[in-house]
Amino acid sequence: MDGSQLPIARQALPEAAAERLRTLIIEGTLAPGTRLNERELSEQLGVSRTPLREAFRMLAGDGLLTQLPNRGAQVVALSAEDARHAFDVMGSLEGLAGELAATRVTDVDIEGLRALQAEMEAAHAHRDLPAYYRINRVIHDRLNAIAGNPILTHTYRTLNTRLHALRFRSNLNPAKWDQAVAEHRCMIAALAARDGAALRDILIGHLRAKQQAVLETMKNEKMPGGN
Amino acid sequence: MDGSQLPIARQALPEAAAERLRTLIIEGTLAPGTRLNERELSEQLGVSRTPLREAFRMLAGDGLLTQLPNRGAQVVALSAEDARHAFDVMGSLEGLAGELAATRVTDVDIEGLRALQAEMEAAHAHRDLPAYYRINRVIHDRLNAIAGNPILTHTYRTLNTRLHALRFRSNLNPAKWDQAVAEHRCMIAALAARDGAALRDILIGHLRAKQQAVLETMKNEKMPGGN
DNA sequence: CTCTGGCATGTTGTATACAAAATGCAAGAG
DNA sequence: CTCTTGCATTTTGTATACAACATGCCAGAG
Repeated sequence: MDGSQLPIARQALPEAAAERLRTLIIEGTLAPGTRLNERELSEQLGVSRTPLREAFRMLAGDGLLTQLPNRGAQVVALSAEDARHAFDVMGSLEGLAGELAATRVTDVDIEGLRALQAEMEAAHAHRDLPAYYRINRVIHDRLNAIAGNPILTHTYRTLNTRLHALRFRSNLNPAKWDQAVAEHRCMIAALAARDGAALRDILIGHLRAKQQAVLETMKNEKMPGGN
Repeated sequence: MDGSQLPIARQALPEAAAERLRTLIIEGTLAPGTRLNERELSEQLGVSRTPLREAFRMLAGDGLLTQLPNRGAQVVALSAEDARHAFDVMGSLEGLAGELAATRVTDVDIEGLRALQAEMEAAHAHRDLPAYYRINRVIHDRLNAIAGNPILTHTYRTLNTRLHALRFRSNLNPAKWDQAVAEHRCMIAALAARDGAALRDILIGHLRAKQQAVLETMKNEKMPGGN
């Protein structure tokens, strides 16, 4: 008897609500700074206030909401400073993931990553940004999986979700894009050579580049007079 | 008019309950694996189930509880594997803290750390383990503060709390203790020299030593027949 | 005209009642 | 004797009612 996969996917309401809200926040439907009215939201989501409040607590723990006593929940508005800090931590975590992965990676893993790299290069060649981001995410998740440290993965994921709320996608200048793809090639080479230190440095540099790109985008979004 | 410091310290019930539970878990009053009965606990804490459940969600987010649908909350029991993983991540984070701190530290900061180091050496000389741990914690917190990255500090604190639930204190063999104190001396030297890379390496080594000590302790706690 | 004080309204915080699910036990069939 | 199946009890999940607090408006005094 192997029913291991099906607890019938039953998901508690608070978790379902949290997931839905997470999506709304990341996609920007709920803009940063928005104050969340419990009664209103609970009606929209079709749940009562009790599970919704539990969802708030979860999202607050993830850093997506802030809760002020007697004044409810509010979608966080990450400042450029916050983004800078988050990227610094992300870099450190990815660096560790790389080091660990280099000690555990199998030839099969590397084959899989090479295939993904090829997909990424194709997306790059076609200037298909959404596909690029999607594959990029898969590769980094894969790296984390190879590292085999669940706590690292969880910490990484949480921070990554927070950064996604910045919605910095859809802005990436060609030079940086080329550079990023090249870095990915180096990553896989370092991994194939089981050179953890090199991989670590590449990943930290990779994150630092992303950080700079995002910070520039954020600066540009604040400055211009347009709408 | 400067009332900036006093919102009269009003703390919501869920937060108060979470803090209390956190303490109970870290101190071991609520042992790992314990299942938490909502009704019972709510009576003991003098709050109703609603804020208690919100507290559960917060602690679950911190990784101190696990929540199973329709089966309530349970104090997490960290395995040796989990502890190893957590220490790996902690090391990476402390390393980053060191690197950042080296670029921002002031002479005044260093003076303060030297004073703490003196206190630590005194505690070490008197074989005062509780004092040693207390000062140790202050020093590491101070380092994080100097690093000036709130996200890093928050991530670090959360992980640290989780590890504290292991209650590995009160076990530390003399040789490792001597070594740890010596490493602290090196830390401050590297910081004074603004040598971020060196400080990083020292901190990662420092954490790795702690990791090994804890893993040994955990192994010994499982093996012996005593009790 | 401006500022202060009080009130009305709306929103969050908490408790409790009710519904649904899980657990343990016991009785009966094999 | 063992295993299954149904029921009673316990526990969690959700909704809702009530209380406490915050916010905005209006009136009246200065």
